[in-house]
Amino acid sequence: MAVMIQRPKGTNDILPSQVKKWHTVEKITNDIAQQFGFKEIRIPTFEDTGLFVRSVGETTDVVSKEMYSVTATGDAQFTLRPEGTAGTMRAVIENGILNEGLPQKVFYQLTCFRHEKPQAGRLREFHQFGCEMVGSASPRADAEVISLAKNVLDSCGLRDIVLNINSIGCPNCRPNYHKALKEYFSARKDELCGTCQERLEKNPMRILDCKSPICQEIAKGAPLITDYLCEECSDHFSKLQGYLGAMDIDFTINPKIVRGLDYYTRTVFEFISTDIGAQGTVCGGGRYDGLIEQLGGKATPALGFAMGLERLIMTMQKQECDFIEEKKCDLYIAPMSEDAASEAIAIASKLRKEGYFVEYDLIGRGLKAQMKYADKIGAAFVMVLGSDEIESGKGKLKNMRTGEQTDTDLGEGLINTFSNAVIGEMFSGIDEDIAKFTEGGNG
RNA sequence: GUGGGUAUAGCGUAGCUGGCCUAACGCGUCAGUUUGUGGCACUGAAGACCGUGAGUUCGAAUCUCACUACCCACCCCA
Repeated sequence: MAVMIQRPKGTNDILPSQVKKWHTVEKITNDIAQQFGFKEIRIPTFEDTGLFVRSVGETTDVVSKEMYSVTATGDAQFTLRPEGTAGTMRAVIENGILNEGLPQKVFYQLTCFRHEKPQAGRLREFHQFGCEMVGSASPRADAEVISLAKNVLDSCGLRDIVLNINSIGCPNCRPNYHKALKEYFSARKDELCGTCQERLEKNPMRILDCKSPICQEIAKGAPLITDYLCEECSDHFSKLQGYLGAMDIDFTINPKIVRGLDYYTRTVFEFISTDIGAQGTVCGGGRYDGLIEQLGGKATPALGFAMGLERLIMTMQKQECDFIEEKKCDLYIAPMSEDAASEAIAIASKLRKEGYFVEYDLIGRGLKAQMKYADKIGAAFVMVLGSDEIESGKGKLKNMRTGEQTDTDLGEGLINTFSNAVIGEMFSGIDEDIAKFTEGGNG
């Protein structure tokens, strides 16, 4: 045997047995986004490398060490998208969508690629559902987007997801805060951990986030961003809190929420689960008012979020949420000879044209084995086709739940008999549910 | 990039103070238990050179080392 080639590290095969989970979250995200007036956008898997350098930021981890970049035979440098916002904004600007009236609201479901070391909830190829709103500077837009995300999580049936929000200010006020932080931490620089000493220059806000107990202890006394926000930012933030309150959305203000992508301004937020290990951020996002201008569009405020679908599904599994159920086979046809097989093919194709889910034997199994197979795939009905049936043109439809057999014509009458049987089965299921329900109610 | 853990049939596991292991169990697969009818039960079969390579030993799935893969954590983020 040849040596097996394994899937690349950090990638996943989504197998048939798992795919309904994906359909579930894909449907929910689609439906909720549309309820909020967001329309789907589909963008390329790879972009000009410069797009991410300019938007996400050259010094961020994502750009500086996690990008999958390729040089094509020409001279262009391309990169597999590490996130969805940059490409989406590029598309919005490039296609003149900004001129079609504001706000513009788009959503996407796509894969992202980051060369990281995989662990629980962190893959090299992963799936995101994301929403972006362009053209509103109002804190109402922030509340709207957060509410959308919250709706998705609720619709998935999740509990105990905590919403953290923060404001990281704007280009006017953030430098002051950075300065204050640097001053504070510089005084105790020698006590900080190694990485934090480096952070002091590059990104002092990250020190607040450090897990080292010493750094945490020192960080307790650090100045708070909220004390350094300019009037506009401060006003924006408090209005957002008011709107969230009006929407009945619980949140905690967490000054440690910093975000590692450069484009964020003002509002940042995360929905965090404690059920899936260290990578608990199921959804993260915020405002990026400067990004569109930075990418060459006319200055337009914007904001959005991305949700990690693997993390979402993981949390749903952990909390035993419901998923869409597999569609079951309506009819399995069990032919007992070559002639019967031809007849089975004819019947199957006729019923499939009517929209039914029909299977028949493809590997020449005996009758008993075929019955077992029909049972295994959960077929609602089975029809055995042998010489008797072929000669007489009459068959029997077996209801696999009750075991009842119904006579049926194999010709013209078949579709009628079958559709009646299927409808009958549907109602019997409902009757049972009602019986169970009323029983429960009385007891 | 830095740590820690794990590696036994398709999947999940037991065995791991070395010899009863010619490797066991559950699930799954296939076949049979009146050869035209499933679910339950029973019987049987196929399927693993015990991650790879070396070493210690009379003898290794079991001990040692190296390598590889995967997992988890740091970091970072969805």
